[in-house]
Amino acid sequence: MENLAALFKEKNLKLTPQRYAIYKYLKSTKAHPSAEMIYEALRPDFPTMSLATVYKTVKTLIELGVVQELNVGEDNFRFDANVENHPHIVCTDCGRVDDIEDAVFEHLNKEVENYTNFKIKTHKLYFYGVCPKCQGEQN
Amino acid sequence: MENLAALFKEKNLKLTPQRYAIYKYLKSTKAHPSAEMIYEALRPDFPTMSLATVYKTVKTLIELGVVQELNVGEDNFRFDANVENHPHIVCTDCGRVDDIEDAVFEHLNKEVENYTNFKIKTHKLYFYGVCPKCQGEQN
DNA sequence: CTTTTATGGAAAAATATTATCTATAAATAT
DNA sequence: ATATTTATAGATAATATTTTTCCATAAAAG
Repeated sequence: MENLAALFKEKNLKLTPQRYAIYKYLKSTKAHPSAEMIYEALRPDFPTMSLATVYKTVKTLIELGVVQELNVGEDNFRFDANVENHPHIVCTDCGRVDDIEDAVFEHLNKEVENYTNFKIKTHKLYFYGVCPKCQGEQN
Repeated sequence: MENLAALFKEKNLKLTPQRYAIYKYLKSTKAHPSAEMIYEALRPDFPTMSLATVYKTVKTLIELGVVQELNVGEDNFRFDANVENHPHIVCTDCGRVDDIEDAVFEHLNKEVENYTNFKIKTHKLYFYGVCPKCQGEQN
C-alpha cells in the first residue's frame, strides 16, 4: 500500500483520492467487483465520481500491474487486486466469483506445452459450479 | 451435419440457408471466429445478411447445444462448433485462438473440490503464449 | 506562491449485443 | 404442385459496456 505512492510517482501519475479509494476498495474485497459495482460501492464517499473515472482508474491500475482483469463469461469485466495468478470459481446460481485459495496449477503450463508448439506464459482457469449457500437453498 | 436438419425439425426451427451457412462455416474452421468474423466471412456469399442474423443464429445454435461460446478475455465472444469441453490457447502476439487437442483436464474438477465447498460442474481453461509463427518472427 | 502538467468529471462516441417489427421464405397440409 | 401457416431475415432502434474528448481544476514541481 505504501509503495503505491512510490509506484505512482515513478510513473509520473497522480495518486488522487479517487484512485486511492478504488485501489483500496479492490484490496479490501474478495468479491471481484465489476466497474459498476466499484462505482456503486464508492458512491457514498465520492458522490460526484463518474463511472468513466472508475474505468480510467482500473485501466491505469492494470497497466501498473497492481490489478488484474477477470473475464468470467459475463458481458462485463471484473477486477481483482490480487495479481497473483490464481484460479477462480463462479457460482452458476448466484453469480458470485470466489478465489480458489492455495490451489496452484502452474505446472499445467508445461503439461500443455507437450500438446502444442506455443511457448506458454500464463493461463486463466475458471471453474463453474454451485456455491455452498446455493446448494443449501436447493434442498 | 445431417442430424442438424432433424434437430431443427424437432425444435420447430427452420433450417434456413443463412443458418446452415453459419453452422457449416463454424464446423469448417478452427479459428474460433467472433460474430463479426463470421459476418465478414459469409458476406461474399450472403451480401444481404445482417450482423443481427449472425448473433441470432449463433444464439440458436448454442441453445441447440451444437455450438459453444468462448470468452478469451477480449471484449467480444468467439464461437466454436466443437462443443466438447477442451482447453484453448491464445497467442498474445497475433491473437489467434487454437484448440489444445487431446489434452483432457476433467480430473481438475475433483482436484479443485478439495480446495472449496462448491459443487463443480465444469470449467474453462485458457492458456496464453506465443504461437510458432510469432515465435519465428521474433528472431 | 507561481507554473506546469496530469486528472476528474460530464457528455459524447464507439463497440458489442439484443429487441422490435414486418415482409417473406420455409415447412406443412392440401 | 399449391395454398396456408408460421418462423425467420433483415433493417432499424435500443441497450449496455467501455472508451474518448474536452476543459476546468487539483496536484506536484520549481
